[in-house]
Amino acid sequence: MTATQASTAGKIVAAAERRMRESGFHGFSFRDIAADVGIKSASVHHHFPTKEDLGAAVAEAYTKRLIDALGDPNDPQRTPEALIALYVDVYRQGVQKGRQTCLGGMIACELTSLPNEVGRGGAVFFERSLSWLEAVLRRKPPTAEPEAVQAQALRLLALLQGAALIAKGLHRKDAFDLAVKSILE
Amino acid sequence: MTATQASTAGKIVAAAERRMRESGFHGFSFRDIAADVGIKSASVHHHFPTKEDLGAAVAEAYTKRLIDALGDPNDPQRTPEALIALYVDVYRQGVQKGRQTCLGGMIACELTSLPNEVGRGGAVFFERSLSWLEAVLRRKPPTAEPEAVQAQALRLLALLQGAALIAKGLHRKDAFDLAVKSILE
DNA sequence: GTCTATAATTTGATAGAC
DNA sequence: GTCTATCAAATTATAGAC
Repeated sequence: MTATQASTAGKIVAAAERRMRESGFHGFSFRDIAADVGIKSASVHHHFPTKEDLGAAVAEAYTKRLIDALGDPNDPQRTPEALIALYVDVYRQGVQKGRQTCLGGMIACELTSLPNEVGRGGAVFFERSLSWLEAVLRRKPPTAEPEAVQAQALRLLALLQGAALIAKGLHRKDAFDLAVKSILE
Repeated sequence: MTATQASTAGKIVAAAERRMRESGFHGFSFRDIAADVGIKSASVHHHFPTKEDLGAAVAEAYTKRLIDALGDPNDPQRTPEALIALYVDVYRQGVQKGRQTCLGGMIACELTSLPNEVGRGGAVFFERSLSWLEAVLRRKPPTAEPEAVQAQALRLLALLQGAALIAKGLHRKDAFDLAVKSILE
């Protein structure tokens, strides 16, 4: 049950996602979200009773949107290389759009202080992302020394997570491209 | 001016570092730190008047400790490969010791909601880390297609950051080793 | 579904005694 | 340097009118 962007619930989730990715789960309040959307904090609670509910909804919507945007990893119309480039571009957009790092990375960072359902949402995000990457990588012709597909997917995801983090921490968007350019070669 | 571990100020910084790396800057309070050290929150304020002061002190101590532990990147007694392995081990220890990710990554994650001096401390950490890595990589014999040392260092740091994050988010410590094993080959 | 009003708690921070 | 006591503000969350 993912709210559309047009509904109030959808606007709330969108605002909360942006805030979470910029500032972390504890870096925004119900009042912040209410102000973003143009309503009062009590109305936010009407749609998402607790902050745990809101955080879990954000994680679920974020994961679904990513997987939907990526599409079928086995689509014969698209080469594995093109699919990988598409995946890299998702992260690049977050970096370019303004200091938004991956929601999964943010959840992992603050994990110990997060409500259970939010942490679970982050784990699901990583699992789905890795499954998609593994499916794509399985299509590539095996190299001379075939690295386990699982390890390749982990390495790819880790590189993107870290590159986005460094670019944000250093205020250097070009650091992202420098770090990940080897992927596309 | 870095407090020793034995002093109260040192214990406060150590406790704050652990909490920041596990839970984020907004994931702990002065009262939490006071309880960890065995004093009252007013006493914590005596050593670090504001949370910004405390966060900046943690970042500075963390950076200094890492660089000190790594030592001279041009030490002829140690090969570049051994130095890289040492660097990887620093991150592995954080993962193994229990869900502690890199402080620099955590600061980058929450950047927008952090006090200025804390954010600056995170940037300094990344700069110092990259400088050390670049110095080590400059010693390696250039490969056929010489990748820029700067890009190599960024890629290495990003991979470690991301691998630690994924391991924490998935509760899978083995994910870290799988993701970074290619570095050591 | 949104609002006003407010409860209950926590937080960063200060004053002042010892 | 540590304590007790307390403040002012912010936070999550709820009750009830419209």
